[in-house]
Amino acid sequence: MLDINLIREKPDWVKDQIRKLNDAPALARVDNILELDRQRRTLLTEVEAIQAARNRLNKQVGRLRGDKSLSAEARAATAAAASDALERADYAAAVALMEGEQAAPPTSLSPEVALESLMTALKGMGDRVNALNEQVKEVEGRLDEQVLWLPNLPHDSVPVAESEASNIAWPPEGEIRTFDFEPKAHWDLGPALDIIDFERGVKMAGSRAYVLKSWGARLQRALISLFLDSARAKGFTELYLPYFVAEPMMYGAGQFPKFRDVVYFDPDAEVYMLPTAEVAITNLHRDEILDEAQLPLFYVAHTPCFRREKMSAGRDVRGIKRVHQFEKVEMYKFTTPETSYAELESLVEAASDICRALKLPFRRLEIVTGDLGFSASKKYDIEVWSPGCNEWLEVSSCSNTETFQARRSNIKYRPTEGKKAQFVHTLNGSGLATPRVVIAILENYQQADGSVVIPEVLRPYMGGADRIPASV
RNA sequence: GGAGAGGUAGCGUAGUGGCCUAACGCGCUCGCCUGGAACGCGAGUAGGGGUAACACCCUCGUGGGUUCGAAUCCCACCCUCUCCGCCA
Repeated sequence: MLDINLIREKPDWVKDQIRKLNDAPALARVDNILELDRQRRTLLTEVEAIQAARNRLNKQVGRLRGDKSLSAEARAATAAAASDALERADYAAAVALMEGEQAAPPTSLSPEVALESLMTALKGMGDRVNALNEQVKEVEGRLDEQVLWLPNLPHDSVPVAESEASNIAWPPEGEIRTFDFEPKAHWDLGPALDIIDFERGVKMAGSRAYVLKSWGARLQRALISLFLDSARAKGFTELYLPYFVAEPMMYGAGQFPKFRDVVYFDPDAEVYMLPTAEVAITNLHRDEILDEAQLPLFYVAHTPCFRREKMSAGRDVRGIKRVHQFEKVEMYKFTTPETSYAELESLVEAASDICRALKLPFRRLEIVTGDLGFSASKKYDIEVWSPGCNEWLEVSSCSNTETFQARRSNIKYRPTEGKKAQFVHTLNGSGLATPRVVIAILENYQQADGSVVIPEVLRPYMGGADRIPASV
C-alpha cells in the first residue's frame, strides 16, 4: 500500500513512477484517490468540529441539571438560549452559554420545557454526527479500495522498460551439459521411470493434477529438506505455518484485491488456501511494533502452494511446470529501511547457492519496471536450465517490497534512538520451488540408459542412493 | 459441539451511566541524589487521524443498538481460559 500522504504531496511524481510500470488502470486511479482524499478531509473537519462541541455540551448537561447554586430561572434561560443557538447550528454560542462564558437572556419557558427543548436539540446534533460519520465511512471505504489497487513503486535502480522481454539476464552459472543423445522432457522421463503419474492425478483432481510416486516423491521430499537446511544454516528460523488464512492476510500480503482469481477459497470456513507461504509469513508480525534490536528477522517455511492458474489457462499445460498445487520453501526477511537492499542481494545469493549445491545451470534475471508485479519495488528471478523442455525455468523470485506489505499488515519497528515507530521493510524469496527443481534434476541428470543420477548433495537425504533406476 | 469465566495501554490489574481527558503496580526512559552504583525522590512512558504547528477527533476484543452522554446497559459475532463431549 502506498502512503496516502505521499500521493497527496507528490501526485505528479507518483504518477511518473506508475507510468514506468506500464499500468494504465492504476495510473487512472490516482486522480480519483486525490479527490476522495479531499472529500474525506473536508468531511472530517466538519464532523470533528461538531463532535468537539457536542463533547463539551454533554459535559455541561449534568451540571445544568444538578447544580444547586443555579436558580430555576437561570437554568431555564441557559437551556433555552443554548437550544436556540443549536437550532441555528451556532455551536460556539451554545458552548459559551452552557459553559457560562456568556450570559443567557431571561426566558418565559419553564425549566422543564427549556431543558426538554435542549435535549431535543442535542439529540439532533447527535443525529447529525452519525449522518456525517456514515458519509466519512463511505468515502473512506471507496478511498481504501482505490489505494489497495495501486501497485508498489519501483526502486530507482530498477531498469525502466515496458515488458518482460527486456528483463536483463545475467551470465549463466554452472555448466550447461551437452548430450550425446536426445535429452527427454520430464513429461516423458517421469512416466518412463514410473515416478510421475499424470493420468491418475487428473482422474482424482482434474486438469494439472499429478502424482509423484516412489523416487519422484522421495526426490521432492529430499529437496525440501535440503532447502530448509540450507536456509537454516544461513540464519533463517524455520516455521511450520497454517496452510490457510483469513481474508485480511490476503490483503496484507498484497494478494487481494487484485489476485482474488488465483486463490482457492473455503466459503464455509471463510478461509483462503495459501498461494505462497509469503502470505502467512508477512502476517506473522501483523499489528506489531518490533524493536530495532530484533531486526533483521529471517524466517523460512515449507508449505504447499495452491493456485487456480485461471489467468494462465492453456499455458504450459504439459508436465508439472505450471500446476494447481506445488511445494515451495520460502525465505522471508523483516528489516530496517537502511539494510533492505543489501538483504535483497544476500537473499538472491541464498537462492543461487542452492542451485550451485545441486550443480544445476542457472542464471539471475533482473526484472524491469514493466514486469515488476504488484508488490515489489525491486525483483530478481532465478532460472534453471531445463534441457528437455529447452527453456529456462523460474525456480525463485526474490523481492524487496519495502514498506508495501508492512503498511498493509501494519508492521512497524521502534528505532533504538527514541524516534517514532515506523514501517519495516519486508523481503521474500523462494528457496526454492519444486516441482520445477524436480524437472531440472530429471532433465539435467538423465543418462543414455534412461536412469537419472542423483545430485551428490541430495544423496544423504535419499538413503545414500546415487541413481534413480531406469526400469521398475 | 455444550456449560462457565474472561478480553482495559509493553505486562499485571481497578473501574457497574457524567468527577474516565481511563487510575494503580511492575517494567522501561530521563533527571535528582552518589566517588560510582543500589535504595529513595521527581518526571515521562499506547496507537491512529488531523494541522504549517497547535487545537481537536477516534480507539477499553469487533460490529450494531439504547442515551443528551457508554469501558460501564442491551444484541450479535470473534478470540482466550477451565470443565464436558467427539477426535488424528
